[in-house]
Amino acid sequence: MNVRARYSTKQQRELIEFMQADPGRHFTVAEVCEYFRSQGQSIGTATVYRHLERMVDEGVVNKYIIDSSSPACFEYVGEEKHRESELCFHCKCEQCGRLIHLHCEELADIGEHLASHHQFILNPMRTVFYGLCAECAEKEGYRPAAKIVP
Amino acid sequence: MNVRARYSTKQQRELIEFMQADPGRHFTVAEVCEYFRSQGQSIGTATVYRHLERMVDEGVVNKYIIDSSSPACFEYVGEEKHRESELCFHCKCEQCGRLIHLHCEELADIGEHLASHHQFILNPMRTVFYGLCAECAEKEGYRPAAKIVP
DNA sequence: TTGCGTGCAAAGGTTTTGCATGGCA
DNA sequence: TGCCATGCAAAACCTTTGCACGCAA
Repeated sequence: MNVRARYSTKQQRELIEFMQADPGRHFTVAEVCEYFRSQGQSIGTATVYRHLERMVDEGVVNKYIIDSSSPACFEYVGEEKHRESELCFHCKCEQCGRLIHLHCEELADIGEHLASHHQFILNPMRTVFYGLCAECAEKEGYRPAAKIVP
Repeated sequence: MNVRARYSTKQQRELIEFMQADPGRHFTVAEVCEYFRSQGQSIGTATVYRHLERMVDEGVVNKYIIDSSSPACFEYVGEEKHRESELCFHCKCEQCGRLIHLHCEELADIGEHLASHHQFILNPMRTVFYGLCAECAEKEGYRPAAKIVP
């Protein structure tokens, strides 16, 4: 697979436009196709997969796999040289299935801690924190060991 | 889905026996079925999926997803009451598949941080850190941003 | 004109579901 | 006997691949 696209095509430009329109958004391949359709346009599933795969290799796009039997989730992060956004961590609620995106300095420290103390190179894109979101925790009457700081 | 099995069945007992025979082993659903077949026995794929799903919910089994388009990986971790009280975190190497168990105070703080700052109740049993183990990181010539402290 | 990009359709996997049957209590 | 568990087959998905055609350079 080529590292860069050789040709600049309509589909490629519009896919990038779609991703840049709302940076930080998460989307699936199906959602991209759906969006194109809603715009009266159209793009092939395979084309989207091929573009995203290449961009993941380039590091321009992040790919998140939350669980088997649900589609992969992508996020445009831009060219390295222009990048300002930190990595995004994910929390998945085991109860309602909701996915929460976190940009958090303190969580980023985990990676450093794992590297320095446990010789483990964390891949934050594959790592998902499982647990209960605020709503479900409340519904379940969960009493956290740690105090909630508002 | 029921939290516990109501009936004790032959398949269930033998599945647990299979998992307990070599604790810490990782296996896929296909491998379970394959093993049963090699023993002159047999178990349905759906049955294995149903049992494992329930046990993952119970926290008796961990489920690992390395990437989309390859089967999920399971690990028997045993009943909570028989488990050593100390919390254990899991790191899964994406390269060699190795699973590392970590007992670490600092990591335990993550749960508190998520609760107090993000209103998210972490389930450490279910949560897995993905990345590269020391050997694979070295083989890949990976240069960590953070310095490795021996 | 050359050859990459596109998109359809089909293939290849994994996981889930429906339903009749079997087995536990 | 009542009901859950099982297993087959089919369905439902997600993702990849083959191939003919279209389009950028």
